[in-house]
Amino acid sequence: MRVTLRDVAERAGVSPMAVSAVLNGSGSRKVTVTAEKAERIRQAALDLRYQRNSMASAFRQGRTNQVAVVFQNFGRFILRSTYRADVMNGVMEALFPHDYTLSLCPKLMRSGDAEFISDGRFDGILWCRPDLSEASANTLQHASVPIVMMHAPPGTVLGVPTFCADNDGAMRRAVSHLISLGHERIAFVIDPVSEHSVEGHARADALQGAARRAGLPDPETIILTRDHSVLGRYAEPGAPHTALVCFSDELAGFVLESCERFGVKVPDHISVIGFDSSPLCETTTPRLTSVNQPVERMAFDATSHLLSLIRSSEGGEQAAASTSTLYDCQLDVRDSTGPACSYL
Amino acid sequence: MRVTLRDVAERAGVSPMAVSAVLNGSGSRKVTVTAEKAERIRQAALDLRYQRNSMASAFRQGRTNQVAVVFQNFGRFILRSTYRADVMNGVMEALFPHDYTLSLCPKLMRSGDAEFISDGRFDGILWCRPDLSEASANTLQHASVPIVMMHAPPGTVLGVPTFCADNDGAMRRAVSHLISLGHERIAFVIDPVSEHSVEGHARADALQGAARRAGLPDPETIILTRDHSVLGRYAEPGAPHTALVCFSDELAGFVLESCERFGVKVPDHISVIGFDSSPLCETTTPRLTSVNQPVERMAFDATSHLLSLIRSSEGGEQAAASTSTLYDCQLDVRDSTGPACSYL
DNA sequence: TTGAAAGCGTTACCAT
DNA sequence: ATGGTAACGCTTTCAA
Repeated sequence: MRVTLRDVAERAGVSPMAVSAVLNGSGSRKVTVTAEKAERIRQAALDLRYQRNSMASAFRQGRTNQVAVVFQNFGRFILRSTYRADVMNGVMEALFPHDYTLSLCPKLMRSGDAEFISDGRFDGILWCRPDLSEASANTLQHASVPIVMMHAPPGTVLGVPTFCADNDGAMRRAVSHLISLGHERIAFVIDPVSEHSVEGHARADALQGAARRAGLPDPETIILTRDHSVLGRYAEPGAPHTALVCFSDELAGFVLESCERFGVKVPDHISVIGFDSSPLCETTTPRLTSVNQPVERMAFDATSHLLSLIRSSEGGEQAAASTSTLYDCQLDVRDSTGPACSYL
Repeated sequence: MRVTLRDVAERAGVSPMAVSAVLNGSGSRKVTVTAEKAERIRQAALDLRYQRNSMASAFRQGRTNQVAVVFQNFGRFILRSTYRADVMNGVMEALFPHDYTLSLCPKLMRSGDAEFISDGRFDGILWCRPDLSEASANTLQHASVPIVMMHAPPGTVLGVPTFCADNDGAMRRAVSHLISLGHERIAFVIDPVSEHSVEGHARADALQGAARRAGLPDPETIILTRDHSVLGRYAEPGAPHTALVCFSDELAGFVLESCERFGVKVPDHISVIGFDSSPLCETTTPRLTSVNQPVERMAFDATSHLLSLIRSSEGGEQAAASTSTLYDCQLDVRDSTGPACSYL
């Protein structure tokens, strides 16, 4: 049979509560046992090979010391992109020193509903799903555990702090770089999945805003499906754009590959900019100019903030006004951008 | 206040037990409620916005639907190596379809003791720490939850199934490849950390066995500390070896870098073989010949087996004799191995 | 088929 | 400073 607190208490000749206080850090009050008694208790626990029942404790205290990270695509580390690994590293760095366990929960990853976020298994949630549905936004807003979002513009969900790239600043940098190279007609390229994400819209809007401010025509948005043949036009005179700003490095990588296939020369015919400045940028041909997003630091900050929310919510404090953090994003200029094509 | 089963039961005019059966899948018995009543219950739950308390349930049932993965080095995804991501992918692939949550628990990652493995938070443990101490081996053996190990030769811990590379076969392949290139004097290179791992010893032994069987002299083991100057000798005549078999790709990568620094030409002066055949092999100069270890599949298999152990242990069955699986490892020949240097 | 009641092991509260 | 007691929310047995 399982050895319980009671057994230990009995053997040590003390009350269960004393054992709890000594062995399990004494929940709230200070330790209230003499050193001698504490030693006896510890010895008894050792003799009996006492193992605490964490579930009983978690149940009683309403705390699990677990934080869940919710990614978008079910869950697979994509070797082409370091994004997930970056996030995980930042999260672990924030959690582990405080002995919080990091969990990946399939129920939370699955599409639609965020139905299970408040079922008590997690003390807090780091929400990394930019594909926010109306339904889950609502669930997030009324959740009974602290939540922090990444990759969503401030105010996306009322009361939920966000940690997000400064898309406006990023796009201003991109546009300014392109202008300095003589570009005027720019397009935003996005994949059909990201197109529906909050950040997809945010970046499209940001690029538009930056272009307008610079006196350029409104950038067209190209939703790039499996068929990339639309890129073929950039090899010929009269192409509608001289520069493409892509939603992600991964997408930009595909664009580069397709351009090569269609005989479109980058950056001679068209300039291409990615987003994330991941290691992938160094391996493409040509090397990819990209906006640098400090993913790991964002994840670390977001998680640290989440921990502080957890602590204060346990103190019974009411949540303060939700803060949001924007991250300045530099443009890492590599070889995929160059002077605007002159013969179009 | 929290909405409990009782509240729902009250509103629906039924007993808490009925609600439990309908909403939470009815633990053991079949559903014992009429459709009409079930509907009423569901409606009541919806009205009251009932949220199950997972901790209470887990506590009661002694099941958490969580599996922990324990890595060696505290926890950081190393971008240079895809090992951790590979493991995680295999694990997720096995767990998620069955709705098991994957947890990374710092307390388990920290050095020494495996003190917390049986505290009820996890239904099973995937142990990926080759650095097995006597103490934790003992803890693992007497744990009250199912455990499965990776990267440990069969029988490393009594009763714990292992999923491991077939190091003997791998080394036989490596030696045979080297012999075909005219090599005779081989060394095994390992870092000071892995040197203490079970698999470190296993591979050293395997290489020795393979060399002996082939009639070669016993391979020396070189423990490579921070100072790689020992590699310098391979640029000069009279070097003691013509081929180095390294414990890991990462280590082999460092060896290649140091060789370049010391003017040692690979593979002209010395041949180098790595272990894992990770993407890193394609990016080194020269491209690294390496033993291919199917990490993701190993992790998948190990996790699937763990799940089956969990299921049978919940059925109250006694654990069968522990099975162990060895994985055949091909040698991926790239450019870091060549004919044995003739002028030494 | 349904309901009542008894715990699961721990911690919080309130006496002493 | 210490110990008794109750309660957390659920599931399971047992009786109806």
